[in-house]
Amino acid sequence: MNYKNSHTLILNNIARFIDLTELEKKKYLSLLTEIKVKKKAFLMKAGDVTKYEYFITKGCLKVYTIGEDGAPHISMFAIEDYWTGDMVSFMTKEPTHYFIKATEDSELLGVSRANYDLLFHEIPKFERFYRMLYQRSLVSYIKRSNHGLSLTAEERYIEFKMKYPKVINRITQKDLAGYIGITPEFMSKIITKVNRR
Amino acid sequence: MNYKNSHTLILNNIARFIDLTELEKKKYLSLLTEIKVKKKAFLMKAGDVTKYEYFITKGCLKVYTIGEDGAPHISMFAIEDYWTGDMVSFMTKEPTHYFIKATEDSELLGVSRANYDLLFHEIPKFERFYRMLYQRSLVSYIKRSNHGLSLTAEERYIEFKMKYPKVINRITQKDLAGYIGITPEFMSKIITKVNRR
DNA sequence: TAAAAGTCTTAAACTAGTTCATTTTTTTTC
DNA sequence: GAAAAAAAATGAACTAGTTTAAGACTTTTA
Repeated sequence: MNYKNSHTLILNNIARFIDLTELEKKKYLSLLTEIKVKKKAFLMKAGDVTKYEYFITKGCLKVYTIGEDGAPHISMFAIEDYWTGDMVSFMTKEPTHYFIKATEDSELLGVSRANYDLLFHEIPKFERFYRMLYQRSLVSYIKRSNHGLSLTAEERYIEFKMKYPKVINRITQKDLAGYIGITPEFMSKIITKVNRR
Repeated sequence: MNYKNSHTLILNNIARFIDLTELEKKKYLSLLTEIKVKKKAFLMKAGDVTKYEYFITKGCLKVYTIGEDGAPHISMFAIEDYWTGDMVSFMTKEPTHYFIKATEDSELLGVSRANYDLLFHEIPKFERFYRMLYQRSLVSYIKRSNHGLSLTAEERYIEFKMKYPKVINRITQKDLAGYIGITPEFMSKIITKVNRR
């Protein structure tokens, strides 16, 4: 079968964990919603109840909360082939605490809550897919949160640079500071220092 | 049916997400291994390849890594009705980076890797159970890591006290410092300060 | 039950990271 | 392509948390 780029991307993503028949692929694709977000536009704002889980097929988005002091804390940058959204709001139907903003013109595929539930019913293999997806995310969160605490900001920066070379030159230094957990001023100092070497 | 305490505890834990028939309960219990650990003994040491995922039926354990500087970083305290272990090592069969040490005489039920795989085959409902368990853990990790960064050590202490009142008086101040991510000395100052109010 | 080992407290000197204010550089927009 | 807006750099004064060291209190073990 011939699929369009975005569909090939998401099917390959799923094929990491489960094999689907042609019929199942078709069925699955029929449950997806195509979404476009212009640069600087919001995919989600704190207070919204999230309608979708998103898979990014093009572009770059930042996922963040606003702390009590008003400072943004960025929890992830998401580019092509990443899943994003707010699982808590999606699951509980409570309003989200997150903002998701496109930092480039972006295209996504969304799975609505109704279709998510339907999916497990129609193609039970997806229980396995999500079990494994969540398992993996959990592992990387655990690693990140353990790691994060014991490293200095400079070490966290160097690590980020190594780990996400594709991401680092698509985001601002200010947003990177929001991710690393420091002020933009200190981020600037660190970068100057590290690059001087 | 009449089950022993530890079995009732784990069955109730599972019943949060899926319903099992009597036959399935029996089958499931037959896949578990009973484990006892004395206070100060290790359930797991960095370098080991983890053989089990654990459910605690009695006692208290601390899960931690040793940072490059030699300082322990505690990632969780686990008491009765908690699941613990190292998912990464369990899944990948790579050596773990974790230490798990009993801080009280403890009793656990273990699911071996072979039985974990068997479980999905014999009782496919367990895909759902683990999907939901991981989903939940993910949510609390995300919350914790977002939250953690934006709060001061004092705020993190107050929060821990509110959230885990059962745990706080079963652990030492030093271990609590290792969890909050500060030195024992500074932990002491904070506690003195907060309790003076 | 005494001694050893570990935990907690206090305090002074220190450091990683913040805050605020100003200037320069880059990006956006009309 | 000029003006406006946003991002980045730099520096000085400040603060949360660390380090080191020493004494008091508790728990463990022989």
